[in-house]
Amino acid sequence: MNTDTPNYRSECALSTALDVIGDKWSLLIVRDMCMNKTKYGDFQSSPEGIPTNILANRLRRLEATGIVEKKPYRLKPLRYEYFLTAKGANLLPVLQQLAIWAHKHVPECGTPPDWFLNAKPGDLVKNH
Amino acid sequence: MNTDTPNYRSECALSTALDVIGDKWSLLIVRDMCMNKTKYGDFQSSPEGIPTNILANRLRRLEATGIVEKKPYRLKPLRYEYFLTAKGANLLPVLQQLAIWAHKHVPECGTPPDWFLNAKPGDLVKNH
DNA sequence: TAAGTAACTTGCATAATACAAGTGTATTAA
DNA sequence: TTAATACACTTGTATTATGCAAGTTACTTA
Repeated sequence: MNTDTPNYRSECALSTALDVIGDKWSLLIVRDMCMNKTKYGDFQSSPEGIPTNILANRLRRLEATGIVEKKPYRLKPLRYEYFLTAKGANLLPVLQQLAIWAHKHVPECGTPPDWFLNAKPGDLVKNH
Repeated sequence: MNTDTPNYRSECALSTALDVIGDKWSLLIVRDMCMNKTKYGDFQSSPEGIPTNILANRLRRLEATGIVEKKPYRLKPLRYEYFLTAKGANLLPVLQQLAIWAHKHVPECGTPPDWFLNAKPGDLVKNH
């Protein structure tokens, strides 16, 4: 009994957040979805060059944690599009603060677009 | 020539932020410093149980990236305390949004304290 | 003098990530 | 009517990161 316990490092909310999305790639996939990218190939073609096995793994994980959901867009062969859930869309403030911080403090990095900084989680959820 | 290029994955500010602090432990050390923990042993005794070699490595890295600075608190033997710089203190909004997100969306996790959610980066910088 | 404390380092095992190549199912081009 | 291309993956293996236990150095306290 009690299979499948997530087993977070501590009860600290920050620590738990990092256990869920605190890896090198997850938030970049979420970012791509904020830009209305939906398909495997869209994520793959982002400039960071995520390895394909990692991408497949992260999409599964994000779906399993309820951050993302998939819907078929073609049946033969079966292919899915991926969308942010409300839970996933609520990561937007995290992304924004990270981008603001880097833009302010890491000289080599680019300027986040205004639409991104002004967006709100509600703008991202596909209600359908 | 051109040694020591940081070599970020892309020019995206978010991606760069993750390159700098996007690992399992760095932000937890920053969190501890927000709580006025300053010494190696303080960080070690946090509930997540960071391995000592990782802790030593992350403190070096955080110092190298200007997020943290160290000051000797004893000379024989030489020992340091670690403090957030302005750059490090400005990570507070990131920590807050991560904690808010997890508290809202991950049922098993604890409630972030009010002092933490209401804090501002300026509160954290030790002006010597 | 012996034991303890604090801040590490070192060595080795395990896990995560990266890279290259291959697979299955279809559509389009020659 | 093959042949090439696309898409969304999987598999295998190398490399890197993380985790754990133990050891080291320089003191302090009993």
